[in-house]
Amino acid sequence: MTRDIPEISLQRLPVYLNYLKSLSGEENKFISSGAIAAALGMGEVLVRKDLAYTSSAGRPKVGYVRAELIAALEEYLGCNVKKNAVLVGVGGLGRALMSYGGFVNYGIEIVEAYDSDPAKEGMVIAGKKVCSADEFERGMAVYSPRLAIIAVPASAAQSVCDMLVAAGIKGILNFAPVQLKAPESVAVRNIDVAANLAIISSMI
Amino acid sequence: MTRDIPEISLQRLPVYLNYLKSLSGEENKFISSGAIAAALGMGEVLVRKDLAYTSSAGRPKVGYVRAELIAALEEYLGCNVKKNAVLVGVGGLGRALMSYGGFVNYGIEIVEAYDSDPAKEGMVIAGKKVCSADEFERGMAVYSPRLAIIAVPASAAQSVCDMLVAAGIKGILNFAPVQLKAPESVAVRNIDVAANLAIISSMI
DNA sequence: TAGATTGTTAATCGATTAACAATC
DNA sequence: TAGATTGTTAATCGATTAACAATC
Repeated sequence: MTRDIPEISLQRLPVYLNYLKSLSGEENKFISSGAIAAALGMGEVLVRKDLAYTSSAGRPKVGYVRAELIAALEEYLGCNVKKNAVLVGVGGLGRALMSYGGFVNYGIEIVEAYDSDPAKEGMVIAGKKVCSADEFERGMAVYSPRLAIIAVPASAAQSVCDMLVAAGIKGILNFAPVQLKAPESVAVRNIDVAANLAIISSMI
Repeated sequence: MTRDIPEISLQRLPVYLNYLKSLSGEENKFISSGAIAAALGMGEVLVRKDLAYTSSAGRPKVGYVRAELIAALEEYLGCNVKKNAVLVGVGGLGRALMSYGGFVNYGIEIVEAYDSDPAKEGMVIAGKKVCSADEFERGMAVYSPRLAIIAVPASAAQSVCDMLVAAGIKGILNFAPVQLKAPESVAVRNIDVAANLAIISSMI
């Protein structure tokens, strides 16, 4: 992939997609950028610019065909291509992610999970196996995942990251409150839940 | 609160804080903006600008006193002020959040949780009660929370949001993949886990 | 003193918004 | 046709970076 879209626009595409999918099909065959913008609290030109990246075209006077727009967003985001992901760290958050149904909307499936705690080895959560860390190479060979989720404590995150990168993982979603060092060729995004709540608290 | 800091700078403060706390105390009495910038992969002027918002001053030639900087960041982010938060939606993610230890670093505690499923009523998770939704008003009266976390399915998120806002909640962290409508006076941040992973997948 | 580092002012860069021609 | 809406070009706005004086 690697396309010519600003990351900040890319981040908004799932927001449009969620909104469009939430509309009932019958009454909303067409939708204008102005309507989307109003619903999401943003500027309408920005909406059109963002949507233009999906190369789905609107029609003057009419707007966009909602179904086409959804299809174009899903195509652009790769929702129709099945992608395997692995999870490292089967604590409370890891377990929740293994059971989470939202990934399927984007064609992503967590296929296997790893944890250093022997007590967790052999567990099956939401139909997925929890394996010991030294089974990771085998999992890579079987599933060829390009995506990984890190849900281990902060102290272990960097070494897990190094392992993932060495094994050929290309994208990492990191829940540990640590800035991971990884090569440029590996995409890393961080979600720091506690920091997010603290930021909200600082704003009010 | 409501201070004169761009939200994008505010978002970076926890990153600095995490990094500074991760350094061992003995060897790192002082740290320069250049060292912080190099470690986090950003520009050093940006680091100085961001840190200036905390009104902690560095010293030419020396840098910042690490302990002072940590204290200033914690002060600015309100980590030393205890804040109650409530959680709505005790599914897998909700449970994980109730057990999550990271909030305490920011002075935040989830004091009680609510779920519409009667089967969950009365459960105690990580020492916190799970209550039925109609006990929410009592919880507000007892704990006076200003923060709330929404971890319910997308279909229920807006009505939960309305309830929270009506009850006086001022900040909401929303995990449902829905753009919530709330008054300007209420700060809302969204975390869409699946979308984050999809974005990574689109980048690689 | 000399040199490293801060804090600030000016320049640049990128993202958003405004204006408007094209068009269905 | 008239009017609503798109898509694009130009203007604005805000954030980042570069330059540099202050200073310990």
